[in-house]
Amino acid sequence: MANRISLASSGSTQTQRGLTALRDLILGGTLAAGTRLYEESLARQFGISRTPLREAIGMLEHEGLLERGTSRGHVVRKFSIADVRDAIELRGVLEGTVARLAAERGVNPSLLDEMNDVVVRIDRTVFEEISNADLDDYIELNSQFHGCLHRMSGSEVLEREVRRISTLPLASPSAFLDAQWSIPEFRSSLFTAQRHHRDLVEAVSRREGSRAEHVAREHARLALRNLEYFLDHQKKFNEKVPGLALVSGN
Amino acid sequence: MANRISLASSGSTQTQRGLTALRDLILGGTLAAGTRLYEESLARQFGISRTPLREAIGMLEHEGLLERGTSRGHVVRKFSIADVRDAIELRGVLEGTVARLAAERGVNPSLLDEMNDVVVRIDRTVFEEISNADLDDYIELNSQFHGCLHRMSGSEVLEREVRRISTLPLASPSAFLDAQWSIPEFRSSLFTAQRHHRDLVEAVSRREGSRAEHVAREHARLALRNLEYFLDHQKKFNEKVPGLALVSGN
DNA sequence: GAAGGCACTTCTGTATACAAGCGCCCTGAA
DNA sequence: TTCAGGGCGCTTGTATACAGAAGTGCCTTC
Repeated sequence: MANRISLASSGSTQTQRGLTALRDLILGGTLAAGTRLYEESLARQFGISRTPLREAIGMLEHEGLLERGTSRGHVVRKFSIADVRDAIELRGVLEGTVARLAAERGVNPSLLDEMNDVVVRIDRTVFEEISNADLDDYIELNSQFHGCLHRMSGSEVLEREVRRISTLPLASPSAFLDAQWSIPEFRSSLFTAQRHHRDLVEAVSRREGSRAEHVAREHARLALRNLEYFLDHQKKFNEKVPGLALVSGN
Repeated sequence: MANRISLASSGSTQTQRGLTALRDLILGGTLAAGTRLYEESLARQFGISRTPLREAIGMLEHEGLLERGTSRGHVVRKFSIADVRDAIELRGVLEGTVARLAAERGVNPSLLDEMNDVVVRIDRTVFEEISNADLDDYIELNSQFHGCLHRMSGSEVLEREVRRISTLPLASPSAFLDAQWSIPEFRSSLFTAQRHHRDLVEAVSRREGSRAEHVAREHARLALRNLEYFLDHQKKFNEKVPGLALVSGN
């Protein structure tokens, strides 16, 4: 039992443990894109048996991080820049649809209040107290906003799918926040994002479906612009953007 | 070995066999919405062991036909009318996105030729020779058209997701074809659908992205109208519309 | 020297055994 | 009569063993 990975507390079942351990290995870049997975050695490495490991592999396949090899086995999925661009565009489309339907069908006012509240808190904790503004606070508030957005349509089917797409490694609403935060050139895009947040809530509450849809799309495209910057200018952001190691430079 | 279901030839692996057998049981209504699944008895019924059955269950969970029970086990998912409506709307959104991106980015001309060809063949085999028009031919041609549509954007990510949504039981482009075919009131919607097919190809080839997007959305909404008719007027269409048994009458 | 075939290794698919957890039922007491 | 506690059975989670298939390397033959 020499080189087990320490993952004692990462879940109640062995499958959960295997899932998070494997996902971490992939997103962290330890298992590079294109690497073939061998069940037995991985199971031994995680200290679990092949059965739950296979289950975890199946889950990650559906999550989109793995794909079946040509003949047998599984392989870490490789993302081209075009793939990531499309995934971000897709998230924009889905968030836009959620927002449009929310505007058309009407939204529980308390949810709108909650979103307004988050927007105000972003202003206060992030922009007014710039000196001791905290990245973790911003990540938390941002994910709260997108959580509300995803619930907005009141449709489980929609919510399920938009969440699903948001788990694709680089399509997530928070994928680039760390980088946006720490690179001066990108601080300004935080202001644009906040403008979008306000406009989105306003459009939905005024029942302006088309506007809400397109604001949400444009909001997602901010991430796209960041992605292109990182890939164009330098390759040393792998630590700041989880999953970036999976993107091949085509 | 008394009451095995005969499924000897439905796949190369036991998992495949279990998958199709279980899916058939669900879509056919034998396993009603809300039914809890018991692994051992199902495995015995299918003549396979629990291991591949569990894998099949996992797949159907991701496909959206099953969900995890509150404490343990899996349960056949229940779809409300609103769920189905949202799934159809979602398919329209995704097919619309594929079409828009195809228009914006340009499409391999041979694919457009192929689609035009399918449209012409639908005209010939379905509308000109009405006497011996064949439903199976139409289903085949229609699914060919949608297959082309799904490939249109040239993006694997998009194609994957639009296909995924199209497998939801009642969101599929061919879910209502049987009923449309055999109920006189709905024959006319076949003409509308064909109009949409033509407009879609035209819009994409002229690079009219927004038009392509909205034609595709409206095309999907034809299915929505059919759904509402069936649920309003009568409940005896369960054999004509696979999966309809899963929809609860809320 | 090259190509084809055979044997061996290795990995995955599947079956099965075992253990632990959850719920249900039964019993006893208030 | 009702509620609480304990035990039992059923079901799922997990480990492991086995078999079959795919890839690999060596040997033989042309």
